[in-house]
Amino acid sequence: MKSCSPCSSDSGSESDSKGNDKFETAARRRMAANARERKRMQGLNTAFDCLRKVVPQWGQDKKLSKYETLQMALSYIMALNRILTDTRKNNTPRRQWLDLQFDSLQSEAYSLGCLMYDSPGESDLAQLPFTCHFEGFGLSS
DNA sequence: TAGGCCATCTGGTCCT
DNA sequence: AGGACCAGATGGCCTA
Repeated sequence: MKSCSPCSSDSGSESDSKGNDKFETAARRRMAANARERKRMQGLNTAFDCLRKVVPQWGQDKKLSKYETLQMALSYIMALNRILTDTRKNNTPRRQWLDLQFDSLQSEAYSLGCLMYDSPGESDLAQLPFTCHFEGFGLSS
């Protein structure tokens, strides 16, 4: 925890009380802003925790970083979306076909988890097993 | 010890 | 004016 709270040093030789008031209200405002920012970031972090819970994390004892969480969420959504669109096209009985896809999704997610920790540095979107085909999601129609 | 990740502080900008 | 959001700076903790 870092705190370099605005310290009131030279308490006036000429006791300029108006200047003092200004300084104090500014300091108070700063501290309030800091508290709000802290709270905001805590909210953001709990949101990240929620996201971590719903995103695949197989094969990992270590929790995903924020960046990794976002990457994983993105590829996960892409993969689910792909399943959805493929289901529409497919003729096989829906239930059976979904089971099949779910299995493959699980193994994809597992290998993604391995890949993210095996490859140093480069966690590029292009390298994710859940490939991103933006054009294939029919978002426009 | 270097590098990655994180929490916090801070000043700036935009919005209400 | 005050709050929300953001990005940069800084320092602590942890791991390879």
